[in-house]
Amino acid sequence: MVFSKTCEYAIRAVIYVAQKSEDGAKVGIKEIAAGIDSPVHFIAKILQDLSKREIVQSTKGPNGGFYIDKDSRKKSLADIVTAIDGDRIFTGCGLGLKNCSESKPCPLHSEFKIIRDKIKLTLHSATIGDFNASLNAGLSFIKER
Amino acid sequence: MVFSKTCEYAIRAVIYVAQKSEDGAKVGIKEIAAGIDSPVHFIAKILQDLSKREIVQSTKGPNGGFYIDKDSRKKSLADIVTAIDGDRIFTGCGLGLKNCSESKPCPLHSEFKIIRDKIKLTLHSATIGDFNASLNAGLSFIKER
DNA sequence: CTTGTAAAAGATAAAAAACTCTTTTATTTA
DNA sequence: TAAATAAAAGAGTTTTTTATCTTTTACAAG
Ligand code: FES
Ligand code: FES
Repeated sequence: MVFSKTCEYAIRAVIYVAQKSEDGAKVGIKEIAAGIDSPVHFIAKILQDLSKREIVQSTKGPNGGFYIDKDSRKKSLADIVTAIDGDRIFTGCGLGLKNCSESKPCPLHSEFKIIRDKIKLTLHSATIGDFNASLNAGLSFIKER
Repeated sequence: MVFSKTCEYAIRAVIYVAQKSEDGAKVGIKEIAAGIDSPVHFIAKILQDLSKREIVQSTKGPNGGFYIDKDSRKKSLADIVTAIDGDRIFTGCGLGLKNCSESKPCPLHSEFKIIRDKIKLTLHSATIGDFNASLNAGLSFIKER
């Protein structure tokens, strides 16, 4: 839960590309799919989308591939989530009411707001480039095997 | 996100029935659907399921309907969520890795664990019967209009 | 300027989730 | 015990999400 499958792949792919293109290299779609353990064509679609939204960059043809430029590295994980899943996770009601509000709160509102705000903070604080070191050092992973 | 639509309906329905059957009354499926603003047949299916799992009780025939007995009122919202969505929200990886673990954590693991634990605590602490007073007093709501 | 490469775009398919409809079973009451 | 009522059960449809396949476009190098 929390994120759609599409969004989970998206975050993992972006983090992967950020790490692999840190030195300016470009990363091919097959390598990305293998690197994050996702369906090739599916992650291709997702990256196409993120490319249009300028969260990742790409070039076609020989030596082409995906990469992430200096500016995009500063973007937050929240930008990825918003691009893929919209802002429901940041603003929506935990019990599915159409409008979350203080004036007509659901029974879980006050508790849920704390959770939602923590998610918001976490995703807004973390930038795309933040994970390279930890991945390089083998302290965290974005695929199973 | 966080919960499936089915689960959102389930929680709202259970809270609604708990409130309406506090005095021992039984609540019909149409009233429930109207009370939480959900599709009648859909919530019927959900309650059937929760009934088999003994989270709600029901009787057929005239004067029949759904209600929640004293024991079930003590159950937690986590019991509802587990029954409908399983335990992924409590144990799964935020980035969709098949196994969330300390030994092979995803880059968001430590942050995500805080969020997950807060969700866990919130849902385990709140019992089904906890919201009657607030609903009765008009301080919280489980439908929009 | 042709050939090979790699992403973009578009179309399609499979699976899961959300929702609906019909029939059956249990229960009450007249 | 027959009729009415209301949930249970089962089957079916629609929509959304996830995933795949094919064709086109862009680019680089020989
Ligand atoms: S109204 Fe439900 S979370 Fe705010
Ligand atoms: S491994 Fe991702 S949350 Fe634990």
